[in-house]
Amino acid sequence: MKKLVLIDGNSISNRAFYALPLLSNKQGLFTNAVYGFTQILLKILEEMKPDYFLVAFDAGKVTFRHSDFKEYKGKRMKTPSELSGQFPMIRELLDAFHLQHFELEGYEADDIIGTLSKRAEEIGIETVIYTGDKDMLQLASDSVMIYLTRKGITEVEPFGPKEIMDKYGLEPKQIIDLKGLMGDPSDNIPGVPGIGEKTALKLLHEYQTVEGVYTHLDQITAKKLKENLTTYQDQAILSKQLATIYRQVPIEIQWEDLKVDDKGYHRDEVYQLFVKWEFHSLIERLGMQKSKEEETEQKDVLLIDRLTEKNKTKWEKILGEEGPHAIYVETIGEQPHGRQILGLAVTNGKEILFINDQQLKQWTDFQEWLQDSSKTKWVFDGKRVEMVFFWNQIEIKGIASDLLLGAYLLNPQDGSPSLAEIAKQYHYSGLQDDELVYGKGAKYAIPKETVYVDHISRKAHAIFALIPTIDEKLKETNLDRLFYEIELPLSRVLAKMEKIGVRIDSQRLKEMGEELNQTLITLMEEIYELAGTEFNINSPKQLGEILFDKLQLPIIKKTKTGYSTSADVLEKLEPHHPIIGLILKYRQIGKLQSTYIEGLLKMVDKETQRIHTSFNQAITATGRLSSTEPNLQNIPIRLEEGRKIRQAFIPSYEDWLILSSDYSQIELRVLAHIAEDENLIEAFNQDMDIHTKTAMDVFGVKEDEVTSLMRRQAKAVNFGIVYGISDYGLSQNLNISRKEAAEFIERYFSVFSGVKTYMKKIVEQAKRDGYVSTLMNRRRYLPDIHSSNFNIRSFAERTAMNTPIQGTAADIIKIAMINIDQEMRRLYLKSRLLLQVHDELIFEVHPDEKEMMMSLVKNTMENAIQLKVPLKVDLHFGKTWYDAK
DNA sequence: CTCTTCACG
DNA sequence: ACGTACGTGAAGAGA
Repeated sequence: MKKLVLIDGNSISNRAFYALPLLSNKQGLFTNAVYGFTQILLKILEEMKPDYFLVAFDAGKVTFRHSDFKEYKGKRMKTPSELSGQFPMIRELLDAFHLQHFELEGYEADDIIGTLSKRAEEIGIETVIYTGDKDMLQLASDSVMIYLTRKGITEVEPFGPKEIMDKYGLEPKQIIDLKGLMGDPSDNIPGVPGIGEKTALKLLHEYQTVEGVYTHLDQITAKKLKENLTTYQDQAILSKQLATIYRQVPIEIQWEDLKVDDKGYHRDEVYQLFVKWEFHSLIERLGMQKSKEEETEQKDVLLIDRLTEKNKTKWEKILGEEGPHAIYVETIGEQPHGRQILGLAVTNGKEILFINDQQLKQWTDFQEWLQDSSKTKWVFDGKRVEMVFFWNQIEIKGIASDLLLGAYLLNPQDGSPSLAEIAKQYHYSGLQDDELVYGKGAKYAIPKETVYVDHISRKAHAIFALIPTIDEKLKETNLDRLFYEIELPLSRVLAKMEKIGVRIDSQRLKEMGEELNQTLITLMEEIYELAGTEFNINSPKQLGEILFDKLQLPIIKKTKTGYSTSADVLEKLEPHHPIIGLILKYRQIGKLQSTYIEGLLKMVDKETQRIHTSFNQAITATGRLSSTEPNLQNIPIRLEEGRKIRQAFIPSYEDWLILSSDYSQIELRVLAHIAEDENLIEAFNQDMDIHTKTAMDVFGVKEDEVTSLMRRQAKAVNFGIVYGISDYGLSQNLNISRKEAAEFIERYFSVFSGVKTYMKKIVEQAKRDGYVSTLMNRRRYLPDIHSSNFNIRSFAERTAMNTPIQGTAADIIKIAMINIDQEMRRLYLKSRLLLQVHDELIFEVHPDEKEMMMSLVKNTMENAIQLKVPLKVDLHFGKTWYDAK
């Protein structure tokens, strides 16, 4: 006997959706229902081995049942968007499996299934129905079995007439009567009030059907029950009708169409989908590997040439060809500014050429090709390539695409991914992790030549293969302009800044270091004296023991490993013991000494006598830059002692000046623009002091009545707003109660109602789309926004509020940097951009160009983008970075 | 290698 | 009730 399997698509998808946590792939696409559905599907195919197969879906919002009863399914919750978005994916899945799915306007899945199972019955085909809906039990017969989902997703319970009789004492047909009496709240079928499953079963065991119950109404003794049955007779009849599955749906479908392909599913199509949805465990379960085409493709390309006199001409010809070439340069070591070249590979996608360091330096034609901007190059981390070549007196031009930057824009959450990670994510196989090839940290070593030649060549090929994919995805997500017009040109500006570096007055740093050392020794002695013992002040563990065990000071806060000794805790302890002040001072000076004096001195380049930081353009989730080895974006400024470090940052030449230009309140201005808050816009249009203005509005006072405390608190509220406000965070910051903090926020929102609306809107948007964006379309995915964990979800909500603000500010200064660089080149200025510190640019300026730079920098920064409020830039010149204030 | 602390915007 | 402000990088301690 042939076997037909029918699946209630909506019911099973719903089941899977609610049984599994809200999984999503890296693109923020929700996949849990699809995943669960796939699991059930695989199980069915494996265990049932059906000859015919179909998944039925509900179609349209109105079915014939609505003409009988317009409230039908009225109270049912709207399908959440996280689920509805997965229905097309499930259809895609079925298509890939070459399995039929069907829906018909005006009918529900039940009716389609009812109709097909009836037809199957008539021609002697055995049917199995999968659903979570008990109503379907009415279809059971000698040749129709219903499999009801139970707990979990793949666990089912089979029901035939016998099982239904055992469980309910009813014939399958009577299920309809059962529903008629008890109703079904989920479908908004009313039934008879006061009758639940127990009573309904009792009545049906006695009188068989709804009609039977009414014929024998006089025999019912329970007064209330009889009364209800009488009052709601019409409703009971109607409910029975609604619960009846219609088995005459006009379906024009041939059995032939429902046949399960004996050749099985199309492995490649299924594999592609699983990869896209990141169903790694399923890929493994099905023992799927890449398709044959993919494998052969990758074998074909591994034609690696080593440069020889013989093939030089051939390669000169290949390099002269139209079209892009991918190049990859490997340096020895792990520093971002590695200088020693291990080797280089270049490819046109078909053949690969490996060149060693010596060959690179001797092959002048190749160097000319590198310099030729009309010869387009594809790279991974172009800034690094440019830097490596720079240290080796080689120039590169014509970088047309950068895999690192593209992958970063597609998924900034991942932070600077390695080439191997990107390859893996976008399904290019055959590239090993650098760590496996070279080792990491202390284990770093150069492997045999054949090994690294192969590895470097594969990297070049991976770049060539992946850039078209990335490029397409950038276009799909509207990130292409951000990529080509901002990130790619910016990487060249950053390279220039890194090459120049900053001149350091090492002598000055050393002097300061000696002074600090003296202070540290004195402090240390005094601390030991007061503690009555010597210990390592730098160890939070030992310090905690001294303060809280030995000296019995009150414990303010604990960390997971012990007592907290952080500055905010120590500040609260200061009145309790004189040792606290000394420890705070010791910490402060110690930080300056280790991180800033010693740390910076170590980073002064022996060759150039300057510090060349490395800007990471592909690490932050918001679009900001970061700076490493050393970090020049966190040089002290808040406390005078630390600020003096900046005296060691000097211009390259005598008489030159340092220029610091910073955006005033850029984040709040961005907020005013995107929130379209009238009050905030007005305040900036009138160029008011924004914290004072906030204090006036929040405390309801006149300008001259704003005290310094009020302004300080208002400032903290403004910060809180930008970070994604929470009463708890604000209370911590201001050292006030949560209730007071909540009141501040409430008052703020009542005056800046546009901001309030924005905050609400952006969180909703994040929930709907799975991501938030900046003005320049920069995206950040926030899968945690759906977390059932309060903390994780709240974090994502604050991130949703903060990212468009911080990210747009980052977009703006990036545009300003590109434009300033362009202007300075146009005017052949000698002055140079040195550093970027998020809302501030640092230049060194030739004395003759002081006036010119003043207007150029100010104008370009202020006009980088047009907002609903003006952008404002403050400029400061000085002989050192310290003096530019 | 993780944790804590602290420097910046 | 839940207990974090947003985004980074570096140093030192202690496993």
